[in-house]
Amino acid sequence: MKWTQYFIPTQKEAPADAVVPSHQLMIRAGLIRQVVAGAYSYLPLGYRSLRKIEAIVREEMDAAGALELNMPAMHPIELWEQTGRVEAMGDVLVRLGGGSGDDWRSRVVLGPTHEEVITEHARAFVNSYKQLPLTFYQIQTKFRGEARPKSGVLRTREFLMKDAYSFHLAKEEAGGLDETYERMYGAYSTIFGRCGLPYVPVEAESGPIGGDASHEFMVPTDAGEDYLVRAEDGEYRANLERAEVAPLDDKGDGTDQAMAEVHTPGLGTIDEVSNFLKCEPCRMIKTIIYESEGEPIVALVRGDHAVNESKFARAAGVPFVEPASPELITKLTKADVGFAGPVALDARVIADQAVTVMHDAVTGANKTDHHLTGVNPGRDFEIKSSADIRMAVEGDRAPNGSPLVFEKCIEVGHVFKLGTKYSSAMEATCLDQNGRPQPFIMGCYGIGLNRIMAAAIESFHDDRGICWPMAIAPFQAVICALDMREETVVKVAGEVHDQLVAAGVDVLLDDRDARPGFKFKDAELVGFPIRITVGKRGLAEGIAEIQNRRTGDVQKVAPDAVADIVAKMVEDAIREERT
RNA sequence: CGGGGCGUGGCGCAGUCCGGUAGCGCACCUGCUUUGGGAGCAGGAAGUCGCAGGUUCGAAUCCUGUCGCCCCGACCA
Repeated sequence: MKWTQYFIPTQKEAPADAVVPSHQLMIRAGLIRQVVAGAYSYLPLGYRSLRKIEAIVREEMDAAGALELNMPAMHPIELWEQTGRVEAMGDVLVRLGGGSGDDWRSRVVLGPTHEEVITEHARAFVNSYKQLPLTFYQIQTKFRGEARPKSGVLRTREFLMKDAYSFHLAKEEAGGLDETYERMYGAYSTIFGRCGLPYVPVEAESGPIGGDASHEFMVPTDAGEDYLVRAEDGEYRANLERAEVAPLDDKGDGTDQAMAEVHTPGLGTIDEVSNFLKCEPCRMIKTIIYESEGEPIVALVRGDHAVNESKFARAAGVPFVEPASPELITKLTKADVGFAGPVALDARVIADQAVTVMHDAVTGANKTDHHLTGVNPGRDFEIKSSADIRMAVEGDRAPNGSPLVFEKCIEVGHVFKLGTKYSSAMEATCLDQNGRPQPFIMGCYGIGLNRIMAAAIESFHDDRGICWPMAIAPFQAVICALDMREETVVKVAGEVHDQLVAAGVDVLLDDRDARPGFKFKDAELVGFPIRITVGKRGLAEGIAEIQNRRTGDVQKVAPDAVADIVAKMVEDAIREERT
């Protein structure tokens, strides 16, 4: 392919709107163009890269035994009503709307994910355990009404996703969910590895479904909006929602103060009380009242800690918790919201472990406009139940005692054991060995293809431009033909190009009539992993140059030798980049 | 949805406070020169200043409304 016949609108300057490196570079390198907030066109060069990512995903999913199909973006809203997700998704579910109430548009939504549709298909066609296990996947455009798209293609309203769904009647047994989950986990590792990403699989929060049934694949980068937490010794890692912390030591720093009531008029938040009483938030006990199925459950955490509702619900043994209504809080504490405390509180209370080692603490007094000081857990209120129910923070240690470190990251993939959530709701059943209908046990597995591309750029760029991993670079190599008016340069560059193509290298010949510096800058901006320089000066010595974009290493070789060497470099790079 | 910022050729910006009929750099077109790190000179094309009202002899500029985009936060199967 010749540059003059291709289409690469590079720009010297990035738009002021673009903030993160991948966004700036994707625009500057002519990979994408924004159409509206949260939706981008992929220009030919960008689409080439996306297609390479797609090919890798497809190969590995096929190899893992998943069957490719294609489902529509348009779904009847009835399917979403069956699983109760019209409410659950809220504004994220993109409705076509328009027209009158009985217009077909008001009954159609654009799919943000496809559990409902695929479960309908399984319900329709899969009748016997003998057909199982089954895994379907597709690579398809998703629509989500994100409140705030951001960071270029990292968070958009329309994006390309590989979503897979597996169907089983068994869990641990052969052919069960666990087996497929493991296989998908392996396929994901291979996919992100082949794409050259420094990915980290982490335990993720699985929400109301419970269990250790979810992993996310993260790529560390400042542009990300998630956090991954890992132990310094590398023995433990999880996402922020999931991260467990080791119990804190009892510093024994109490003086066994007497409990006293203080007047704190109108001061209902930790910050307000902390300022008023000149008391560090870490010396306060935060009393947060939740409810589950109408019953109040109270969480106690240190003032500078936050309740992790998933951990809390798990500790409480309930599917999920929600913040209690102000009415319930008032009824329980006999005080306005903001003055709850554990002393003499008649409710089920779970204290975070960190609270159990506090001394002389400040808490709400269960009396409007009053707090208590000198509160000592165990002495002033009984701790019937304690657990790790808070979010990890800097300074915490992993369960094995190793310090936790926090890293910003992008989620590029997620594997999830769904269980029977959707099959039960949609009455999608299958006959087991005993001829009894059982709801499918399902797994789902997603990858954001656009995010792979952006994450690769976030991970691999410098001040000059992108440094693509070989496997997903739009072109593996570029030939900079210096001085297109020189016949020998044109001739040799053309020959090198043809030999590279014959050797199976994906190469672009920069045949523009431009000055050398101009071509080099563009080559570095676009980030071709290998640059071959064919110029009058080199040819006079009988050589062409081969340069590695990442290392900058240069080899000078005879033009005839370029194709073999570069083909080998491409092969080696694809193997070595694999993480 | 709350807070903030910004809309002027493809991109980056000035001009807005103080109203007088739109300018600079990059990119683009033509010609000549130049060719190993984003060339030089000359000529040229391209913007109803986001949109709609209003004030005024006159609006990019003032007023009102509206739309869009970006950032922070809330939210995120």
